[in-house]
Amino acid sequence: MLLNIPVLNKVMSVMAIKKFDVDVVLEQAINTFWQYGYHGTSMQQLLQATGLRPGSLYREFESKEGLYLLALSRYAAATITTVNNRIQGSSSVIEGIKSILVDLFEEAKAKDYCGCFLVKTQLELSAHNESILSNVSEEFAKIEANYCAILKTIFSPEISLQYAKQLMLIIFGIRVYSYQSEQPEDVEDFILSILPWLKDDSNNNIK
Amino acid sequence: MLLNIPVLNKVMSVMAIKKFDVDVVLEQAINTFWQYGYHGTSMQQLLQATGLRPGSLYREFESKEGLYLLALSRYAAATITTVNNRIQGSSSVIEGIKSILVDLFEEAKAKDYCGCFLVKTQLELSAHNESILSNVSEEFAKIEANYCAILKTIFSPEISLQYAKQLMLIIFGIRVYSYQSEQPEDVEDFILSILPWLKDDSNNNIK
DNA sequence: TGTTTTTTTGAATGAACGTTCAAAATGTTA
DNA sequence: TAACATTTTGAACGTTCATTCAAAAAAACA
Repeated sequence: MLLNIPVLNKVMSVMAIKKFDVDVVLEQAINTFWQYGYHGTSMQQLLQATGLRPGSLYREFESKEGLYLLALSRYAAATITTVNNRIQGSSSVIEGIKSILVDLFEEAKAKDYCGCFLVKTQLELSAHNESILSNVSEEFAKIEANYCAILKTIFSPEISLQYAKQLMLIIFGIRVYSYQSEQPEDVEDFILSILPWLKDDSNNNIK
Repeated sequence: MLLNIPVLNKVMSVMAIKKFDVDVVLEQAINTFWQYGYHGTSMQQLLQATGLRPGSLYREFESKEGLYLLALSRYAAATITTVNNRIQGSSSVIEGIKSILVDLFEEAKAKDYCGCFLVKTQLELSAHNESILSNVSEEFAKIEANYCAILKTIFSPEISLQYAKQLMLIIFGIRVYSYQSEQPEDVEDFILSILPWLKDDSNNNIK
């Protein structure tokens, strides 16, 4: 007789039990791929980072590409969650967005800074891997749509579409520019000069 | 008796003569690396792209990395030349910069679009290759300094520094954002809304 | 305890990687 | 033509790559 016991969103198998936690392994895979890229990461590195043996890793994720795809979508989901939490934790939408952008500059000061996993994937695999790429495009669309939805709470739909595009481009810009050592003296001033609509926090109800 | 005959910036060797043109080979190497990245390009691909045999390629460039470094600096030099030509061929500095930015969006419509070689290198090798990376940083600094010098012809030194930083960030942004299919409807409007100082072309002599 | 099912193990696989180098070819000079 | 310097050739090198799979171990039930 078979028993499927759902525990914590997972279905325990009847016989032997996995020794490793898929979530933890994915986190470790994200960090490795994020830092070294797809082609720059060897299975050896992944085995070391996750502590798994080849057989276990392949049984669970099928291939290097399979593991990468799962890691990528996990990362993208976390990105959107982070954005929304930040907005909700701020005094206003404008303040939230401003703090997200300032944080991007701050992040870059860490010595193990490695930019945005999605951007890196887009650039590295644009000529290589059709299936991974379409995922990246989808995720970017989701992120832009999410910003657009946030902006719609204080701007008109047309303005929100426009500002969301601007935001995406500026975020990409920060993600790459941040590799350079020389950052703007006053990061907030710098952001406000490029996105002037972030200034008028007084009248949030433009809509 | 030895004869060194300088021809077209090169010193012909006395005995046997190279069958290949180093400039042409570098161009081909740039295109391959640019498209597929450092780790994503195999020596096999490079041999095919250049038509060289392993021995010849290694005698000339020492290693894959050596070839990459030369290709990279060649690309960076061409970038600056292109910018300066565009500025000189325009009716004003402002018009020149505007057309450079518009062109970046246009370029992206090509189906073999592969962004900026320098940006791709920066992102792919940030955790791998110290020596290549320092070269990239240098080249970016040169490009920013070049924009700054151009801006100084119409703006104050402080403003020029500030605007050059903005320009670099926006260019990075365009380079990445362009991979996405949905581009702004009116590209020029989009650019002007982010860099409002590109509007006032009437009074170029703000300085 | 014995049976059954799943998971882990890790040595082994063939392919692809970047690189080397002795030998052949090339072209100039004497 | 003979001697010489340089370049080209391409088979071969050792390493690392992603992946496989038969055997062992683990866990739950009968």
